[in-house]
Amino acid sequence: MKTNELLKGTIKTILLNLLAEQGRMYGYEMVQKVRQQSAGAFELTEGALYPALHKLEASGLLTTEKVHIGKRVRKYYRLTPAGAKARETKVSEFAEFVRSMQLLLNPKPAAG
Amino acid sequence: MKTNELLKGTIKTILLNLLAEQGRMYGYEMVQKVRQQSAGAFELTEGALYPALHKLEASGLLTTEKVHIGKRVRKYYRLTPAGAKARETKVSEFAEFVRSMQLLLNPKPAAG
DNA sequence: TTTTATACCTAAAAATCTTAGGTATGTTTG
DNA sequence: CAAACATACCTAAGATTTTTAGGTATAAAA
Repeated sequence: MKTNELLKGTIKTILLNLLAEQGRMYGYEMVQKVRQQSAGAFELTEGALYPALHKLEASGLLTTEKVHIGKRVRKYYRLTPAGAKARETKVSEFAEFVRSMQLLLNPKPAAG
Repeated sequence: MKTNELLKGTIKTILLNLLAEQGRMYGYEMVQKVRQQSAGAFELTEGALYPALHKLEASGLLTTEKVHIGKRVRKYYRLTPAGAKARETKVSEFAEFVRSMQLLLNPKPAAG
């Protein structure tokens, strides 16, 4: 990812969510989709992307399917049922995280 | 920090912001304040806290002042002018990050 | 034909955090 | 009073994640 260090720990959330929306995607496509949907704010680097995808697959959250396009091979990823569940968890965790951060950054003064 | 990996990269933002609110604080106090203000969601660990404070000090964003309490020494931290500026930057970066994440997690369908 | 785009990948290095300590004083509790 | 807990600082090894910087190969565009 690019721009700032805040993105650490959010890649998997982003990927799981993207796959929940799109059904199936391949890595190169994800790079472009993330750039586009974040209005250019986030730039997935391949060095972060592929290891993350491989870990998600190894954890049983994604399955893959290879598709030949001429002589090239595309590797499509898709959520497993466990992956769909993990996505929900991750997204709520992120929402919870944002709520807590907002408490910290804009604390309510004590009553009285 | 505790609970999830989303906090990576936010510690400095939190610390700078805390000091902007409180004027001056010492490390141990920050641990408790973060726990309290996040309603228990975030637990600053000392192994993350002290190195972060030292880096902020080394970068000229914080100054320190030692205060003797009986035989113990407390090390108070305070923002420098550069630190106050860095806080503003960090907080807007965080807001921007959240906006971009929301675009990604809840994309608007294309017009038409 | 050279460059750019598509499409996959890895490995070394940097950065950050967790875990697991260490040191020492002060206070509470059995 | 002794043991436990709280206050208060700190570091270092290990784990994890990401950046940087490549490598390989096909297809399209300039």
